[in-house]
Amino acid sequence: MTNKELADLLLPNVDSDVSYYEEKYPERDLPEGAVVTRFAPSPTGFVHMGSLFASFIEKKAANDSNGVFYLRIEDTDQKREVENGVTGIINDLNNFDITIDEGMLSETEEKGAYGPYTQSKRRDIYQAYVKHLIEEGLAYPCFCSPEEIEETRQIQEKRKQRIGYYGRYAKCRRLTNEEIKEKVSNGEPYIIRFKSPGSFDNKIKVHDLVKGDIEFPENDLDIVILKSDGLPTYHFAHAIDDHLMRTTHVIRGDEWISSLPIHVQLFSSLGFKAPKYAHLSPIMKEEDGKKRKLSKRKDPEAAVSFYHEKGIPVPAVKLYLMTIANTNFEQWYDANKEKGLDDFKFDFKKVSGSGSLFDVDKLYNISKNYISYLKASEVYEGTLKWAKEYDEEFATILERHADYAAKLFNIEREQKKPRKDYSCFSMIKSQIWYMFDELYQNVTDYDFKTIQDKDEINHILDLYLNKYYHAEDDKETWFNRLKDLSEELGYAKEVKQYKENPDAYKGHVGDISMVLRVALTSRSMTPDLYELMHLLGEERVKERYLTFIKGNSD
RNA sequence: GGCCCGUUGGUGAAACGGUUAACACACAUGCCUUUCACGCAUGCAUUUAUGGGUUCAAAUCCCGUACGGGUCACCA
Repeated sequence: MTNKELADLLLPNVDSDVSYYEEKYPERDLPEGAVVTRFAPSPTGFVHMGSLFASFIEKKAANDSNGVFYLRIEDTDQKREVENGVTGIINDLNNFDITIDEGMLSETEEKGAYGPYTQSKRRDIYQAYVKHLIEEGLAYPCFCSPEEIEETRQIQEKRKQRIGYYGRYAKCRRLTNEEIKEKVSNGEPYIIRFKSPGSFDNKIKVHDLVKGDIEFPENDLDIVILKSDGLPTYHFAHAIDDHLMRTTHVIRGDEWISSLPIHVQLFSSLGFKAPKYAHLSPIMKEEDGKKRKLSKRKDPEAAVSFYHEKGIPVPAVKLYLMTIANTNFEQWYDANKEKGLDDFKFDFKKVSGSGSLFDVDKLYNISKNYISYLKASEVYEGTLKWAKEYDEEFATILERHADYAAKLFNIEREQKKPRKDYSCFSMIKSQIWYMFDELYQNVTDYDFKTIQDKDEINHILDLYLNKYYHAEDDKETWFNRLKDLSEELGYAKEVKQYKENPDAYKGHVGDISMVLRVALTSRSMTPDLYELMHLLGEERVKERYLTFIKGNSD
């Protein structure tokens, strides 16, 4: 019985003429140096920070070179499948503004000429190549049961030998075609294994774009390529898909690095040109003084939705991702403030080979800087968008006072040194709520600093309202009146004066304006007081002070 | 256990055989300031996990050790 007959026996309904696919999915017509990358997740629900990081780099590398970035769904493990898993992935990607050139657009729709982009729909393709391999004598059926495999594993462990299906442990490799035929006709179940031509004693060198040259023993494992459900394993699907989809750069997590000998062998046995590989180190997290991989289960910040909930602007997250992706980015960005992420050329050589710690502080800092350079209207939009999803009450208020809110956001903004106090949209409410009567009315708690005495506070406010408060004042006059008020009450007009001779005064202007600030807003930290008063308007300022004095008199 | 990879300050990290071991975040102190924030100034690794070796010269090259990570499925 020939290999051809064997192949027909094993896969009777498959056409093994693989040249059909080679022609159907030709070499891409792209400019010189164009990079084709892909994001290839399993549809298990949502995207992990590490995957987002990878997809971000994949897209960047493709864009920089006028190449192609596509989304392929790796759903060959039907046990792990999750309802609407693809939708979840696409949503997360959309939230981060990572758009694809090709691939899956929803659970069922896709675009691009190299599809299908869902592996479960490519069964025929994989089987054609498997059949081809069988004909070539490079693959064979294996009838070993899971129990048998487990048994040899234990034997190998006992003998302190390498574990796996190889060499003399690869029983089914030695079956003759006639023996196979008999087993098949007896209805024995089987899977298909690749017949590895390698030897463990040979050393091979593989170049990785981020890790450099890595030396491995050559693969000699007869790995499974077609499972009993007729779907391929990851390794085989990777070889077929990335070849047929003409991927030039495979960018993935470095948990794959040890499979590299299998992959390069598969590509060469199949007669394919291997893609370039870039293995990314995992993003780490520190816990109890130890580094560990950021975990989807334990770390909320591992879920990509976390940033959406926090209201960290997407460009800020991208900026942060780029600082850990390319170590020279931060300095470049610092020197090229007016340019954007798109102007920066991603470089594989500048990817750190070791896992970087996820630094939330730094992310917030980048976000804070980013927000400080936004226009007031953009801050308004961003906050509103966030609130609509996570805080309806606040959203309603923002919409009701749209103009007012925009003016509020404009305080100390759009100047050479803008205020930097909003690190994310979800925190904004806690910093400005007192400017909205709807929220201010429930205040019970005032955060006074230096002057605590009730009578003194009331006295200051009373005098201010009756003598020094003039709503129409410009900022300079307003502040001068504050100084006069201070003087009248026995406080220093200038902080310097006070510091030079603290015993001569009860305090200084700063203390006085603190009282005015807190009585008006309840908070000791606010944007510029003059601006706030101006925004609130005479009526509300007076009303708030009067109400405060009344409440403070009991 | 086998096989791979990694280890520079609190963090991200630069430096690819010759620098006072950059820069950014964080932290601390001071200045400025009506608060906070901003900004400015200063401080923060006598030394690159560790022990050897090569060299006139090592964070950089080689070997060992320790620690951390990954992987060894009909999961990806």
